[in-house]
Amino acid sequence: MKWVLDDSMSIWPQLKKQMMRAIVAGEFVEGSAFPTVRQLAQEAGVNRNTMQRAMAELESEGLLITNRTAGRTVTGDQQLIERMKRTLAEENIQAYLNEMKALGYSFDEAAEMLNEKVKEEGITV
Amino acid sequence: MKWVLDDSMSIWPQLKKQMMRAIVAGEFVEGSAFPTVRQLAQEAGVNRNTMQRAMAELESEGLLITNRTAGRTVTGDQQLIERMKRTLAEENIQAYLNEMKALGYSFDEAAEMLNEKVKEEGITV
Amino acid sequence: MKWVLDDSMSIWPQLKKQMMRAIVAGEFVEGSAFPTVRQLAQEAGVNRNTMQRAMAELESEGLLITNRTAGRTVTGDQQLIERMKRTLAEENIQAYLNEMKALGYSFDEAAEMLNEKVKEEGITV
Amino acid sequence: MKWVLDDSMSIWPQLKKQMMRAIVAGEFVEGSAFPTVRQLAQEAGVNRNTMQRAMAELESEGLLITNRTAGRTVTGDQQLIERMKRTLAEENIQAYLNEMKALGYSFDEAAEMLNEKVKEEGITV
DNA sequence: GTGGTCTAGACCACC
DNA sequence: GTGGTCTAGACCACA
Repeated sequence: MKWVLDDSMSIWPQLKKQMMRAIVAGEFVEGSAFPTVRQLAQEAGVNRNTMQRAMAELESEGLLITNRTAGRTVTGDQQLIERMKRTLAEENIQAYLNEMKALGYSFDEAAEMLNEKVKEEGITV
Repeated sequence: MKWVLDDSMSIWPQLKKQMMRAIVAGEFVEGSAFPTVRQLAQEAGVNRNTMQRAMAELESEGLLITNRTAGRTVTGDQQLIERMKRTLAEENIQAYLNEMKALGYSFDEAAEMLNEKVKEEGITV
Repeated sequence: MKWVLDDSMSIWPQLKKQMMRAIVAGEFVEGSAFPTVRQLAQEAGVNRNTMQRAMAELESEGLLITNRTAGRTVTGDQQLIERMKRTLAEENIQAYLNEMKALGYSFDEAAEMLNEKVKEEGITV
Repeated sequence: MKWVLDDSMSIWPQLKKQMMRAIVAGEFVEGSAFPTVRQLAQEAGVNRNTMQRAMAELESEGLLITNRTAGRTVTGDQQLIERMKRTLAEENIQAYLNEMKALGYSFDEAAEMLNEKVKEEGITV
């Protein structure tokens, strides 16, 4: 995983968010092993407790399963993952539209600007 | 103004952001008076020092002007406001696309999902 | 509050449980201030972080409200408290019956034994 | 046997408790053979050492007897079993009443609520 | 003063 | 080796 941490908010929600994204994006095979707390903590340059807190949250949302002596695994419930992915996407869309509205753009304008941006990117990439 | 504050990070950046949005959205006539720190602090249920800091930031970006005698006014520099609005919109668009990409969607999918959403909203609203 | 801690399980769930019981038992006026983390931690002879974790759980269940700079208050939602109290009582009843059943008593026997016990107590007290 | 294990505390006391309940509930004929460590460990999905420890405890309380040649048997001391059953039941009753008291119910209310529950169950079952 | 977070270091039970 | 917990001590933002 790639870790990007900024000081705009606490570390552990950022860790949580990034792991959640990695899981729903399919970077881990469902039902298979998830890296250990110690590994990820070192990788992210963070204390073990901090990483543990983030992982505990993911567990309480059902994305991770803890086997006390054998590490953690990603949930095998593919529907849960899919649902989570949809939810995150929806939140994202809403956030974008609300933000643009607050700046004074209509929803149509917001969509139009995005479409243009994507078209540009499509050419350059 | 409507104030939405959450505990997850410092207060003053949130205040700053919301006032900035209000200004670029045209909620204040350019060159006209801006509410006092006291008023806004009370409105937002926030300490005056906190609001003070947020407004100082807006001032340093040129959106607010302090006239020693007449309190603060919104800048009359229409171009500055327009440029700022554009910048914020661009950041928004980038943030949206990056987030969707992190979730595993392509830019095209991200745009498509947004268009769908806007179409829905258009019908229901 | 009176604190009773044993090592049969982690400390923080015990702290949580005891505070929850105190709240539903009406030991705190709804909507009024709740003791600070530091106070309760000292009282219970426990590290501040440990107490904080327990209180965070109560907050996530809605029993406590956190005002970042002004301490915590007990929820003013009396219905929530009442509902919580009922739930805890139900769990208790179920636990008792299941346990007795596992020992080989019928539900009727379990109830009968309890009634006798209460009658005794009534006399002695 | 049916095994119910949770992570919140050590495994072996849970195993001990559940085997003890099974014995006093009469699931094993007194004086007859008791399953082997291997069997039970596998059944419960637990390490053999863990199950070993739980059984050693039962032995030290006299409920299980080890015959060097014939494996373990349940004690033939009917009185011991009866006494143990009674003790466990008493503990249960006390625990129930104390818990309900901590929630703010009187002993009479606690008994009344239980009677109601048993009456319900009696009808539905 | 309040709550929140983070770190470093220790100990535990289980395998 | 794994995850879980606890402590002590530090720093932060806010009022």
